[in-house]
Amino acid sequence: MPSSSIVWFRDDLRLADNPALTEAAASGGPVIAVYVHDVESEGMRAPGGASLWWLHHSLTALGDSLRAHGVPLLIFREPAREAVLRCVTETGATAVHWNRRYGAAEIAVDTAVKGDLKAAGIDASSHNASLLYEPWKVRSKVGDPFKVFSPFWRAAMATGEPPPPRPAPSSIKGAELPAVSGAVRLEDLDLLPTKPDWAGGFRETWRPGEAGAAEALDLFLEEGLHLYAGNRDRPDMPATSSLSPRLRFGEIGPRQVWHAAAHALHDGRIRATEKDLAKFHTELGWREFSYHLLFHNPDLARTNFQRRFDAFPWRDDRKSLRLWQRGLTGVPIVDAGMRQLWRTGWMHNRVRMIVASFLVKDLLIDWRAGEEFFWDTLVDADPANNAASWQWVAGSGADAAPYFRVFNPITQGEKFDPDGIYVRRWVPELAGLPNAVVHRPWEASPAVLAEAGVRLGETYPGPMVDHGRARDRALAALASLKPDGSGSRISSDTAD
DNA sequence: TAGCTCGTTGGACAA
DNA sequence: TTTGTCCAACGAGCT
Repeated sequence: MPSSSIVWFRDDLRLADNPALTEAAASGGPVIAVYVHDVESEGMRAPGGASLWWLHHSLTALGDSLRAHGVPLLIFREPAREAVLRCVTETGATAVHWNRRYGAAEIAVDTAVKGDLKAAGIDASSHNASLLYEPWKVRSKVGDPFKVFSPFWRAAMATGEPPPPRPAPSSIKGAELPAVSGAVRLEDLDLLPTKPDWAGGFRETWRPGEAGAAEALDLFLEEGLHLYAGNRDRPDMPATSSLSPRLRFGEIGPRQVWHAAAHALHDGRIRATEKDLAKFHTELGWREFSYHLLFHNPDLARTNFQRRFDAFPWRDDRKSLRLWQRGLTGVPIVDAGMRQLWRTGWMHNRVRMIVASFLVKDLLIDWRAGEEFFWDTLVDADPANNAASWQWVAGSGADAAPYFRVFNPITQGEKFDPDGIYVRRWVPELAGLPNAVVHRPWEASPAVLAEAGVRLGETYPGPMVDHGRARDRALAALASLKPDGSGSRISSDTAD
């Protein structure tokens, strides 16, 4: 009888299109599933509270799916290197499979584990489950990593269409396991909030797990994709996929999403157009680009991609940061977004740009403070997307917006939430205002305010900054930076 | 090589 | 109310 293989699950909490699992199952021997909650290894960034909530439920779902095959999910809470090695020793497994991660600390751990396993004569093999294109394979003509999205994506696509997903293994053999020392119960990881339990809005909004992800994808393809090209910027419409947390935890993979969307359109099952599909595929491309940037710039979440931003005159203003975090800035679209985030662990992409621009350009608060808050509060907090997107908004990133692009939160609100539906939903104290002033209540007449039951400064705050003046201040601050010198990228400057 | 084009997501202002 | 133009300068990437 073939000996058993370990599948080390990480950001790939699914059975379908999971190459590590497929390979292990194909060996014919029993499969042992392992998850290690490792926040101790050198450089590892602890997940935020919202992510931990999601992780708990996604692991529950994964454990249930595996158990249906007779495969237990062993859980550990310690440095991964120790847990994986002990698992191999105590179970007598002869192979370990996993799917790759792309952060520097994660790569270091995986490399160390692979070295340990090889030294012990154990097969160790890594696979790609979470990206369409490996970051090191996409290069410019002179061999450099790309810094601009469009040529990156052209070059990636020129290597061919993303490979098709593979189905879940039809059978996975379970193993009679001895107790493995150090294994803990999921509850012992303490991933859920208790004092207080702030996750009520999360439970109303989400169903984590592979089945929930498949359901969300189907729903989006049937009801959302046809809106995508035209309305993906509208936070008041169901025009986006909300697959981000599912992709973050690998409950579904980008290959599955890519091909499911293409098939749904080409089978004629849905009423979307090629334009919708292309736009949606391009967004998957942005996810790829973020990982490309992270892989080649490991410190993306901490260090300005353009080092000239190191001299930016950020304001240290805890009080303003707090108002922004709580959704009490007095700017309706900003407050709506921040409250949606707080309540559900998610925010519409367009609104993320608006609130981020407000923090960085209107309040002149360091983008890293925003990145950290998002890291803690987003269920889709992702080491690549979060960091790359904050740097993009701040202007310090790759392919960043020109400095004079400062989002005007009032006109953005009026353009993308024209009927105030989104604002009224998340900022109910403004619900009675007419459309003409719902995005700028400080311009409403006393009579209109009274009619709506709004008392500025009492039931809802006045705007904490005047956007016009804030914009001028931001442009002046940006103008104070010296033009970019050479060697501005993170990776070329951090080899200290 | 040197030159050329382009750069996800905008805003203000003039006509 | 809508549309066109300009807003810096420069680096990326290609030819």
